[in-house]
Amino acid sequence: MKKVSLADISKELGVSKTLVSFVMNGRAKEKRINDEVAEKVLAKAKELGYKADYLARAMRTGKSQTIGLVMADISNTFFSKLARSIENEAAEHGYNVIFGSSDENHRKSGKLIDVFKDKRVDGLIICPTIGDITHIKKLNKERYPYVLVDRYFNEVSSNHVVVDNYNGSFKIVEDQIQMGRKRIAFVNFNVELINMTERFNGYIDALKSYGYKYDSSIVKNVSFKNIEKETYLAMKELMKITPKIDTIYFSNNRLAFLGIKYLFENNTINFKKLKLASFDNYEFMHLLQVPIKFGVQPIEELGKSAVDSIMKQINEESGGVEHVKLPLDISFLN
Amino acid sequence: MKKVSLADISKELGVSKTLVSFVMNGRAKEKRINDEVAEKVLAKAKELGYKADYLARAMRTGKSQTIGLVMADISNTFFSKLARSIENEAAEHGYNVIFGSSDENHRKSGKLIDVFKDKRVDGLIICPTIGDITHIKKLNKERYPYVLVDRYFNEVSSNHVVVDNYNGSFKIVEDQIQMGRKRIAFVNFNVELINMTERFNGYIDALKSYGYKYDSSIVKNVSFKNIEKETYLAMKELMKITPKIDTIYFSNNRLAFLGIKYLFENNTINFKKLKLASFDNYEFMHLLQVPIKFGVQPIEELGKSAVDSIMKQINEESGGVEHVKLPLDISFLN
DNA sequence: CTGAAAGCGCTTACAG
DNA sequence: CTGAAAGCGCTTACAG
Repeated sequence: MKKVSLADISKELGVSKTLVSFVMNGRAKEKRINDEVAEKVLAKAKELGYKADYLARAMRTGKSQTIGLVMADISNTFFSKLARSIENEAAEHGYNVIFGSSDENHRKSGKLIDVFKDKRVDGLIICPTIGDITHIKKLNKERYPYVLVDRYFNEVSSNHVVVDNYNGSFKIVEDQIQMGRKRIAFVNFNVELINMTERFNGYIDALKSYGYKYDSSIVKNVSFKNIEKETYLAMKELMKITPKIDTIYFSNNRLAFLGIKYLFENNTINFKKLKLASFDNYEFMHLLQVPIKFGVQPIEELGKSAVDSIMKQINEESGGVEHVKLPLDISFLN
Repeated sequence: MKKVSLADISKELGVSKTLVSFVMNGRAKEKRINDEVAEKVLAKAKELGYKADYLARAMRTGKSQTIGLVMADISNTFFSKLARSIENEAAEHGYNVIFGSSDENHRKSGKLIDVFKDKRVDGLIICPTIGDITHIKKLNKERYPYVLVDRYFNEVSSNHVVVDNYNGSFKIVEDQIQMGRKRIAFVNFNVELINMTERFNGYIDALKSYGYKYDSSIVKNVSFKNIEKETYLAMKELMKITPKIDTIYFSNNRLAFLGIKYLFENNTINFKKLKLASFDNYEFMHLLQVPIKFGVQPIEELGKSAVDSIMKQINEESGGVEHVKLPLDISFLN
């Protein structure tokens, strides 16, 4: 079962490779090739089980029909769902996805970007981390098709698709305030990622607009690297001043998981007095015996929009820089 | 910033492309190329920022340095963790991973396999589903490098890396029996996948070896497609005969999640009387206010072994068909 | 030790 | 309407 090439067909039929190539690429009409000839070619191709060699075509055209996906960590539920959505949407366009995880390390993401470019992906979907700004600038300069997802940088222009973190966070805090909470603690990451800072800004502004003062002693920031240890520490400190707070608001589901785990393991907490909220959700929240309010990120839309944006760029239908901001689903607040 | 090719270097240096190619591929010694010449080539390559064109090389050598990963659903926590492990291990070998989800549909997996082969992946890692046996046979015939992971088929020879489902399941049930449980219900998938049937066999044999009779009325099988609805139904039926059972054993974490969700939503359950067990774990289990025993699948090892197996095949160091069976971690039973 | 040349399988500008 | 030929950027068998 040897590979069938264009040459095989052209030889058997006594026509040129050019003609066969045109027919196989559906350009028979455009090139005004005789219908009978075209049909003969198609029939022979089918008979021999011809399939264009992907690598040869990719090499010639420079198109690989593959998208490179750079994310923080595919094993994280948010990203794996995002990856799935991207995979589905890419498939709709006849594209495949090659992926890699950066672990929030810009050296890794830089390397992934380089490798994927080497492999000639037609476009990149990147969930950038701190320090990736250099790589983004480079992509801009090279006019390499890419779109950022979940995060972007104020300092550099980029196509990006994100969630409306500011307003989502604002509404969650507002909801808590409207339910009568007066002291809302906030557990966030200590990083300069725009999605996290926006959630913080939403938190602050919601407080302000209801006349509450921002109290830095009930805001805790933990690092990515030591997330487990530091979240525990943050919770411990918050528990010490527990009469001062009536709500804990987590800026993402991972922090919520760890924070709540801490509370359960040290179960002297009265959940009638201490309420919980989280920016986004996670399956476990549906299992808690304790009420929690949360937003739901439009992950599927996020992935779909990102692919659509990259496709527009690849097909050169893009009308300049594109920013998409999707609303947080806050139906679980009511 | 045009692309630099072998020809550019050879022209500038007045040597042949052959020589440059040999040097760049580290074959200078082997080809006994003059040290000075080799160094000059390397220096010039560095100066010009030369990088071998991936597609041209892949086309010529037939090697793409890419692995195709076909799994059921990347958004599922088990698979996303597996994907991460595979990604890491592949990177160690200088390989990238292109992935796709089959949704337990053999038409989809067949298509993914074809597309990935088209893209000339050097090997496939497949989590096969029912009906994939045809595709496996074809791969065998073509001698295409692949390894099955998590599941395999008794009917066809294959390289595969799986968990010891039988013994893991046996031990979990044994543990329950030793803790005095007498009526252990089992919630499983209604499919012919070997991992699921082995878990069932372990369940039955554990019962038998302790002198208990198998009672089909307390074994429930649900489908992949309607998992949510059917698990709820199964739980409902089990709850009706609740005095007849003192334990519910779920054959995987997804079923456990849904089953426990049902129990919580209908919270008339006395968890002093009804105990819970699951074949594998999920983060939420660490948050339950109710005790549950579970095994832990060696996901990382699973991915690592799968990549190692495929690498051996690619590098033709494979000594025939390879079967790996990894033990379930049952430390959470004690 | 080194080079000229063929070839992988396509696509496409050019010619008629 | 159709074809001969060049070329994408490599690798490698062959020759000297």
